[in-house]
Amino acid sequence: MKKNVIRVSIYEDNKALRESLSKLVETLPEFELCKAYPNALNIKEETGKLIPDVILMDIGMPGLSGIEAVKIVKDNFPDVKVIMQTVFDDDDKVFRSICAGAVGYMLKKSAPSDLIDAIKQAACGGAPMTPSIASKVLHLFRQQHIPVNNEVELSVREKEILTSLTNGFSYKMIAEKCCISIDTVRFHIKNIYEKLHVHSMTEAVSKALKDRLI
Amino acid sequence: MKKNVIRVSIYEDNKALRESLSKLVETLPEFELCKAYPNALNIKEETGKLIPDVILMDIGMPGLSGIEAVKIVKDNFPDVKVIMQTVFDDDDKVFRSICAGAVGYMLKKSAPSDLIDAIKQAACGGAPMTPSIASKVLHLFRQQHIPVNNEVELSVREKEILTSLTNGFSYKMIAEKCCISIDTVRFHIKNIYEKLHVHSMTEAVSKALKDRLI
DNA sequence: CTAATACCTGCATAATTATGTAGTTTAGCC
DNA sequence: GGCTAAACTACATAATTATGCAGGTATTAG
Repeated sequence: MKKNVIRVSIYEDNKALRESLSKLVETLPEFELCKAYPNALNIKEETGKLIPDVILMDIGMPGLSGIEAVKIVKDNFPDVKVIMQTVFDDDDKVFRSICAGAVGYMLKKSAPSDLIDAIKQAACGGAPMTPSIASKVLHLFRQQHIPVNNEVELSVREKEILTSLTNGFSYKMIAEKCCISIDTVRFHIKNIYEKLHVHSMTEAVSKALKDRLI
Repeated sequence: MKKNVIRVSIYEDNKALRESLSKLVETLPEFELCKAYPNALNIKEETGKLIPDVILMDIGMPGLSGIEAVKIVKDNFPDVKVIMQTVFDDDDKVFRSICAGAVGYMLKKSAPSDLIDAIKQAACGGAPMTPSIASKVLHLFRQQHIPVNNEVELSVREKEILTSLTNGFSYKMIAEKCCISIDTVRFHIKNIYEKLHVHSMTEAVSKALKDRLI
């Protein structure tokens, strides 16, 4: 990781908290405070001007919510890491934040040292998050990587056609897309069916998706 | 989180490292060392007897690899958290570890304080992992939660039938499964097509999966 | 009570798909 | 050079699917 200082912006409507966060960031040599704002109404311009490495974002601000703000930041400055700050460990909000593009989130009651860690983690690509979110994310991750059926060997063309099938294409459309005759499409699909032990397009699609053949 | 001590087992074939890890765990009042083993050949019995909260597992051990060992632990004691320890930041191995059931992993060169943090995190349901893994997992997570098409309102029966289609069922099979006539299946599918603006089973399946309608 | 909704059934026809058989071309391998 | 795998083309038939039309029942909201 680069040994530069980490540039931090803060969005927090509570004045006392905003100032104490600012102080925390300013005090440490490894951080540099870009600026602290009480709302995110102009976040696009503000971020564009100062380009922080990390933004600390209160999830509930008047005007523009933290979640909406994250989306704006991610759409315009995908490299800027955003850490959400919440009072409550609200799974739903955190989920939505992460989906909007936040890389992590911290409870406001967290110790300053935890917050510092989180900022550092975020800056170098990590994902500081709460245990309950982490376990949900991990669980989902595992589901996505369940056993893959590798016994089936499809040729390049067959994979191409199977992919088209899963995208909802008909024989005719596949023939056009691949510049081959419809009879050839039939031929390949026949072979695919044999290899997958199925007898219809939907079965093939289902199996392809389940076994991650494509 | 429970204020009990965290019971830790260690699997590590390198004697020096095993002993220094043991010492680290023993020294701290918040941890209790169950036992340290040089290999995982009898991990099922060993884990069953002592039931640790967290296992520190070397990823590369002679006899039974750490990844295989994780699987055994997870299959038999799903509540035991396993943290993998690796020398290299090998994405593939870590991915496989996580899929096997590990909740996190640490580089062996990590500072003791980081390891302690990781054990604590793991014990309370967290997922201590490396930034590169974290970001991959997060990315995947977002993909799974991309915008859902909520404009389409399917009735209960229609959803049921659409689900059957995505599982590769034919009209006939759906009719049997739902105990309705094949003409009724036709009727419902016609309506589904109208709502989804499609004209074939595969298109419907494709759209259903893409828009997470089911 | 009436309208609306979801669910159900039947019939008919055109289009598409499933499956078999049969042969050609092309690129890489021993 | 001959062999093999992958890709391609063609024709034929049975089965399934797509779509339209017509109408029945049951539950619910106004």
